[in-house]
Amino acid sequence: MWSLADEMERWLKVMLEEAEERFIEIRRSELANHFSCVPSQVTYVLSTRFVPERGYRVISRRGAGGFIRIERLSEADLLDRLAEQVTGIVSEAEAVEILNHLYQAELLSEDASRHLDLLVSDEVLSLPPAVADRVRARMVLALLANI
Amino acid sequence: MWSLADEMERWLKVMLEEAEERFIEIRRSELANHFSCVPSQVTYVLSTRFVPERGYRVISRRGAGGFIRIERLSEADLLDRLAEQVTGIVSEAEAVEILNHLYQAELLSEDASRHLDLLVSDEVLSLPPAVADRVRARMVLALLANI
DNA sequence: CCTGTTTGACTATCTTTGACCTTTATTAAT
DNA sequence: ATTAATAAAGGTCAAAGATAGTCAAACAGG
Repeated sequence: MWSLADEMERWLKVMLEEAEERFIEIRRSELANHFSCVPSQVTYVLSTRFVPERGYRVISRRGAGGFIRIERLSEADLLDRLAEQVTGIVSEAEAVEILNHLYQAELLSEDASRHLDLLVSDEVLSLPPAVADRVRARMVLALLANI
Repeated sequence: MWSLADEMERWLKVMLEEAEERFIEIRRSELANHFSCVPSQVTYVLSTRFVPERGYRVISRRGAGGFIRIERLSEADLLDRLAEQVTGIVSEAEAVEILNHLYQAELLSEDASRHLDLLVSDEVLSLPPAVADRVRARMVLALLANI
């Protein structure tokens, strides 16, 4: 039921969990070999799953002795980055984007983010636009502080 | 006389009953094959029978490793009873009480209920009391419909 | 005749693969 | 010591493959 990409993602996340550091270093070709796939498959997994939106950063070096380092961003980093986006007013679209980031980064459960999506919607708030945007800003900031 | 769509609906519901989780995952083409019909027939059944109004949610993914997940939503009785309590206005205290009920009934995670508590608070909403009460009523009703 | 069902051609999305490219370290030649 | 070749990584991109979605026409039961 799961794709190779999914399995590789899970494997890498387990490695990260077990690592003492907040990062792991791999060899692209070795990993590809371990999963019996082409090396570019590793690149694909990294570029779709281990992106900043999901709370990861990847750096690499080519050439002999090359490597790929996958780093899990700290919760504080993520929250800070998101909080910076929040000004005094937040549109529904912005709020949804922030909630989605929190979900992708596993700082919110799927259920929670689905419920929160709803509560920040224009439809549920049913307030004059300018008011809604300010209420949403308070909601999002309160949430970020509450995680 | 039972249509193919009816049979497929019954079959899926049995699968859901028997599943340990609250959801099942299928392959559209496999199911179509099992019922000797075209894949889009599955889509038809899902979009007519497994909709939120009937207590189901469907999510899917395309591509290799693609799947369709059919999830049964929570029992509606408690939600209905709670929804009856909700009039056009809901105080902060009432909202918190309802959220607590949902948490006790395990229909909300601890995280979710904590976040929601915050977002329905007078402090975060910062609206004139009468307005806040009406906004909260919409929030709570939307939430009850979303669980 | 109406309504809901069934089908299939076409579309959208996600994954897998492979040929070709770039960067870095090491070794060989002068 | 410098430079040139070679080897050893990782990167890019587009094509092929694998699913699922859409929509409208044909069909069937009441």
